[in-house]
Amino acid sequence: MIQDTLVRLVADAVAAAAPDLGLDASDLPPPEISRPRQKEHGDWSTNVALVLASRAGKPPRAVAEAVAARLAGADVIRDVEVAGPGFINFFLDRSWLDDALREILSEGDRYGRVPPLGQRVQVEFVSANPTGPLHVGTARNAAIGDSLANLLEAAGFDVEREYYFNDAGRQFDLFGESVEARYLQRFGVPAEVPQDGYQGDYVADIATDIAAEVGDSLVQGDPAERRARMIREAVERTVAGIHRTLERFNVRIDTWFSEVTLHQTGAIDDAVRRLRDAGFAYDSEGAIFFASTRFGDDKDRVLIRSNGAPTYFAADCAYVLDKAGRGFDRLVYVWGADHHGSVKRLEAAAQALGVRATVEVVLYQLVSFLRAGQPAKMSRRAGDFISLDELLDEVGSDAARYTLLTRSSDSPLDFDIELVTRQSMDNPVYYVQYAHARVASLLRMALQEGIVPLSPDDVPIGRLVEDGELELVRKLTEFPEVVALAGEILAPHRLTRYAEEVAAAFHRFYSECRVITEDRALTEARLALATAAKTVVATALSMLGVSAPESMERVDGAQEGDRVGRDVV
RNA sequence: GCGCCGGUAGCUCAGCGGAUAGAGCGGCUGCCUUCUAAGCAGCGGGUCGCAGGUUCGAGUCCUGCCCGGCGCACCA
Repeated sequence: MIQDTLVRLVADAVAAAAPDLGLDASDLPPPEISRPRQKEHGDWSTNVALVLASRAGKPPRAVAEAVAARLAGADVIRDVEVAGPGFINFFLDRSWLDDALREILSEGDRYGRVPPLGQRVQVEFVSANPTGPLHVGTARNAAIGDSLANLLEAAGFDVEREYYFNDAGRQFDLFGESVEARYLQRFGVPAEVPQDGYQGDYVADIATDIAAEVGDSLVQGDPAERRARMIREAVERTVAGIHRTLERFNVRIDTWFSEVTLHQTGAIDDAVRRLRDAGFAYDSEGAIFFASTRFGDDKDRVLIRSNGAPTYFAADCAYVLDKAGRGFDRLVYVWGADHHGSVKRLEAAAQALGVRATVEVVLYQLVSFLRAGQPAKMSRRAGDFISLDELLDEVGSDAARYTLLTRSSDSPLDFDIELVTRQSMDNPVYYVQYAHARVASLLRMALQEGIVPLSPDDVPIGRLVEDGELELVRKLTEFPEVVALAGEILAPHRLTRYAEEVAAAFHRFYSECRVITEDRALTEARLALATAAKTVVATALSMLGVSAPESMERVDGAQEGDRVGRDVV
């Protein structure tokens, strides 16, 4: 890529100028090359002179002049200037854009992706308790986690997606008791859903389902056995349901990890023992504590309660140890901001347990679901909540996923269900998809005219000279950088923003330049450019988990002006 | 009280320490006999919460303060 060429060129020039500048040539940072915001500042720019000026004890512009004077001529560089406080700006020959476009065309859907690095990363996300269907609050987690996994794959990591389900503990017991009560009621046996149990209709549905399968065979038997069986049957069904919902949401999970297994295999006891052996666990008030304060936590945390039961945190310790044992280099956790208080203790535990993998917690601020500006109520226990399935029924997976990924995860998100069903720019997913559909339509039309895509080497790229054409190419060349950065800083919304920029550049090109014309060569060049844009949009959307439609029907019978979304308030 | 996140255009938000801070929406003006107007072009709109500091350079980093959200269990 062009950046590499420029970095090398600049590094050589700096090295050559080093003696004159009084710099140690063996101790120079790699130069930074960036794209200036202003067009007048060239295609690419470097700030080396500004960085090195104080070290050289010379004015930045003098350093810049010295470096610029030693830049070896390269064919792509048309012009070099020293500007502003001491930037060195490069004006390139258009051939760099031609080469870049050919590269996109020949790489196709590999463009933007990097070859495997040989590093393994696990992304653990969603991980909602299997005490019922996924509700809408987990949607942001699912969208962020899955897209992050996609991004990390593109960045060359070997990625595993994992769902940790909490099928142990008080909450889960309550759920089992609730299902059991509903089951018994089916057969006229008096039973009550516990006071603080799960009242939702889906609990009765699960009970009905179990009843249909096993009949009344569990009514008479041993209550303890029945309870255990009920829990097993219930979790099986809720997890299967969650799986189906996630599939609808275009979320893939590789591994489903049950908390109960940590209890059963003795992994929790083992983790506690390790902490104790390492001197980080101690007895107090009948409980076992982890000395997390020694790693910067606010207070020490209980591992084993005075009643002998392990805490959820103890399971977390065992779990992180288990993950580490599976050989990951990075462990990414996706958590709602309401869990931020647990970050310190998790990091402390990983450190105390000697976990080598880096632990990275991605926190996202919570989503407020609205309906036409009014808060949409949801309280799971009362059984009165919006499920993710209902959301998908209403707004569709594409619009939901895209919308959830438009903001930085640090920013709280208002998700207005009504707004997101509108097909307007309140809802940019359509804007981006439309760019893709437009190209698909062009290609279909071209095919009818007997125009088939040329191989990248044969495309007369030189025919592209309009601003709208060259700006589009330029925008497309940013894709690999965006993917790399978004992956590096674990920020999928960077990709969302970029997708909109590409779509904007494409729409401008489309309205400025007629693609299919009598001029065959020009048609071929523009068609190739449109194809490249289509590829980049499709790849970006796929990383976001959003589909790239081949066509989008215009909303029915609309005259100008009353197209859906245009005039709705 | 402590911790985390936020405070940027009328609204919702982008912005990897760089040069003159951006987008969408909303408002106003234009553009469909031609490849999808779910589109394009243009106009207006800013003390980047406040005060210090670091730096050649701060919306971006540090400190303090103000405002808002979330969290501070032998719950999960």
